[in-house]
Amino acid sequence: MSELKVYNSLNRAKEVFSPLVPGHVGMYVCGPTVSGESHLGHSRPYITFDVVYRYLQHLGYKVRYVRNITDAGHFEEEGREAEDKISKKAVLEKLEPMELVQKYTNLFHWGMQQFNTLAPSIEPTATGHIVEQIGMIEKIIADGYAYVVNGSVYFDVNKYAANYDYGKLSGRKIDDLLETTRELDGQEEKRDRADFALWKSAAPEHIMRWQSPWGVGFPGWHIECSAMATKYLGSQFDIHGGGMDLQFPHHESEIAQSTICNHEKPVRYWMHNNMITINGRKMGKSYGNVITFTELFSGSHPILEKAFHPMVIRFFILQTHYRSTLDFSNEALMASEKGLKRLWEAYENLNKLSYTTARNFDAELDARIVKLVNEFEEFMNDDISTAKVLANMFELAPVINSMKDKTIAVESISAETFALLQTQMKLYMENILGLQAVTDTGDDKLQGVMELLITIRKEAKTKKDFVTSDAIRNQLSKLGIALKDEKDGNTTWNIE
RNA sequence: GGUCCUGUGGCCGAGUGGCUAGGCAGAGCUCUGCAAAAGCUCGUACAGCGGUUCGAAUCCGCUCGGGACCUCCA
Repeated sequence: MSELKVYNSLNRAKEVFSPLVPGHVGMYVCGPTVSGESHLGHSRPYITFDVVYRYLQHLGYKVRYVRNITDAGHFEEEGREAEDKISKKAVLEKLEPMELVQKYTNLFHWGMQQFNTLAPSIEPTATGHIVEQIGMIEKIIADGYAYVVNGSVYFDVNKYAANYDYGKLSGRKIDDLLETTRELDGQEEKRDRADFALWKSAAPEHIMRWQSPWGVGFPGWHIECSAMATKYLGSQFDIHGGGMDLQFPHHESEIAQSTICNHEKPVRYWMHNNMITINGRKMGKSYGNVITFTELFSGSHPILEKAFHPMVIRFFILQTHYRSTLDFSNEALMASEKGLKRLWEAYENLNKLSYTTARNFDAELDARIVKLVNEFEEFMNDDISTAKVLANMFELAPVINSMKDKTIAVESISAETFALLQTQMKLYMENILGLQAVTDTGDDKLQGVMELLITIRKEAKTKKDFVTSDAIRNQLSKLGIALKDEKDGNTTWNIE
């Protein structure tokens, strides 16, 4: 049996995963900033790490999965310049900042449910951990790696870089960072351009504000993750995940802060998912190509030709390795939609099959099935290669469908192999990849009506009254209900 | 400008130097009252130019594309 290997961004290599505490895994994933509605881009990390979470649990680990909600600090919001937007909008609309944050948090949770992601073990908020953040900053100042200017606190990157490996995660050299030409807010207060804020003094109109030893202000952009990860996972933990765009400066800063504060390297395995692009471009507000969850599921966005079911998005994402960019297009999504439908139907067919007594044993087929099924684990162990798992499932689909159509006898493989096929397909489809049925089967009343219609149509067909039988099928089709006449004479239906 | 990633058949995408990825679309066939679904068969692709090698999509170099990060960002 192979061991789980994951690609560690810190060392740029696949490494055997071995947790700090045997049997337990601590995993932190950067959560969303809830200053606006979640979008397609957000779906990737949370679905990716949902599968990682599920797989680690499958391997028998007790996982503490921490995913934060960023609800404080320096926000951006649609149609406004970079400022603390939550506050501004809140003032204008006379809303409590927390009211706005709650709204987008709820929408995020709703989206996560649609994608069938498991809830994290702990979902801490930045605003709920101001005390911890202040405490961490105090320790960093005490150690001489931060300085106070006009009520703001900055991290001394140069001093850190002299003693530690700053830039290792993002492959950056401190000298290169000094050449940045951007003008940033508060730049003039910093001793060095590379320094970053731990605490920022708040202007009087700033509503999100907290008392601190340095005056009234709000926490810097990176300290919340360090504080919450430390609190719930300890000064060193196993996995830290997030999007590749967070590698620098966010994660690099996290390492620096935590290292000074806790005197050890915070994270053992850094995992970064790649971006979703649209026409080769990263999705981002500045590109004007953001598709929100609600737009995605309803099809109400100029880029979209139709609505896409959340499961289709999930499947689409899992068809690509998490470290590759994934290019979005209507065509690609429609391909995923069809592929998922076919795969899921094969899976349902498999669940309906039953095994009686072995006969006409087909050793070659048996061996092929065993190989394809056993590779599920091998592929997952190879840096979570969900795309390959799905490819194998697609290879199994024709075999399963042939068993259903009885062109291949279920009993031509061993009872053990059949059981393996059924249990592993269920395990991987539902528990590990977290896929679900796309079509709903309606309620009991609809079931009854459909049975009635199918019976009437069957009688018409028996009488060769194809006008009636086709009328029933065509009318139902217009309503989005598809009828399929199976080889065994039965008719099945599903809602498209 | 700096750092890094990347370029696979109509589209999307796996690819660890030699052995079919897979999906969608397309073509043909089987089944079928018709349809849908399903099954079978089929494209022989790796940006270009060199190099290493018995052998490269896979390693190296150059050229040309594309992208990410360097600023909040999943």
